[in-house]
Amino acid sequence: MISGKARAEKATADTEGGALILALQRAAHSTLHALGTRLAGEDLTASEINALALLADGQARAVGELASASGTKPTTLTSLLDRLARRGYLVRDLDPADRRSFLVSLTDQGRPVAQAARAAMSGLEAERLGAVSAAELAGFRAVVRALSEAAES
Amino acid sequence: MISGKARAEKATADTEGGALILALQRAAHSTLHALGTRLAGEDLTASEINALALLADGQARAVGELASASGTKPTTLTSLLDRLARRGYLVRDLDPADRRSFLVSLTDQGRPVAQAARAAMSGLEAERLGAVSAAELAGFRAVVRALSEAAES
DNA sequence: TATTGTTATACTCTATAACTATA
DNA sequence: TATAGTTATAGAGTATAACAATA
Repeated sequence: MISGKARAEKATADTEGGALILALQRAAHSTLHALGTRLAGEDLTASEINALALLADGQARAVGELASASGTKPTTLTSLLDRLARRGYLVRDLDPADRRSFLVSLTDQGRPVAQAARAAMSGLEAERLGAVSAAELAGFRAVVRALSEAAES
Repeated sequence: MISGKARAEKATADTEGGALILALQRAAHSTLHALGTRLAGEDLTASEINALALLADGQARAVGELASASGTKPTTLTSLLDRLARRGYLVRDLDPADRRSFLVSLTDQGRPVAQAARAAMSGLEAERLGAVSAAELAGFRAVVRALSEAAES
C-alpha cells in the first residue's frame, strides 16, 4: 500500500518533470542579472564577469580550459578575451610546454577587477543564501555536479 | 580552539566564495547544450526550448509572464515568439481582460513539440539525477529558489 | 500618467567551417 | 593525422530608447 506522502511525491514528479531544469535556468539568469547590476561601474558583460571570476584565483589557464570551465567553446572566447586584453585586464602567453596553446592570465590591472567580480559572486551568495542550511547547500552542489556531467558526444 | 574540520571548512569558504554561482552557470550551460542535442531533430534554440517547455502545460501566458518565468525581457521574446508563431507552434491573442496584453498559447501543431521539449528536460533529469537523493533534490530546490529572488530594482 | 508589448538599433553570445601553427 | 586556437561568417540573445495602444 502506498502512503499518502509517497503518492503526493509521485504526483509531483509526474506533473513537474523538467521543473528542476527550468528553475536552474531561472536562477542562472537571475544571478547573472544581479551580478551585472552589482558591477555596473565596471562595464562588464555576464560572460566577461564569468571569465574574470574564473581567473580570479591568479592561476593561468589555457583557452580550452577556460572554455570548458565556463561551458562555452574556444571560438566563443576569442572575441571576449580580445576585448579584455585590449582593456589591459589579461594577456595571452604561449604555453612553453605546448606551443599551440595560449595561457591566459590576469595583469596587475585586471587582477582587482577579477577579484571584484569574484567578490560580487561571494556577496550575492552571502546575501541570498543566508537562510539556507549547510545540508541544503551540499544537496545543491550534488545536483549541480550531476547535471554538469560531460555531454554524450 | 578550532578543530581541524572547522578550519578546513573555513578555508574552503574563503577560497571558494563564488564557486556556487560558477557551478550554477556551468550546469545551466551543460543542460542547455544537452537539451539541444536531444532535440536536434526539432531545430530549436535553447531559448525556444525553454519557452516551449514553459508553455507545455497548455496554459496561456502573457508575454510579460513568459519573460519573467524565463528570466528575460519582453523585448527579447518578441523575435523568438515571432519565429515560433511563423512556424505555427503558437499564437498571440489579445487578452480580453487587458487589451494591452497578448496571451501566448500553443497550437495543436506546437503542443507536441512543446511536450517533446518538456519530456527532454524530464528525461535529462532522470538520466543525470538517478543517483541523487530526495534530500539533495530538496536542498537544490531551496538554493535555487533563494538565488532566484527578485532582483533589487 | 503608467503599463504592455513592439520596433529600431546596437552589441554580445554562440556555433560551424576553414585555416595556421604545432604536436 | 590530430589538436589548440583564431578568423570569417551568420544567426540568435540581450538591453535601451522610442513608440503605439490601452488602462
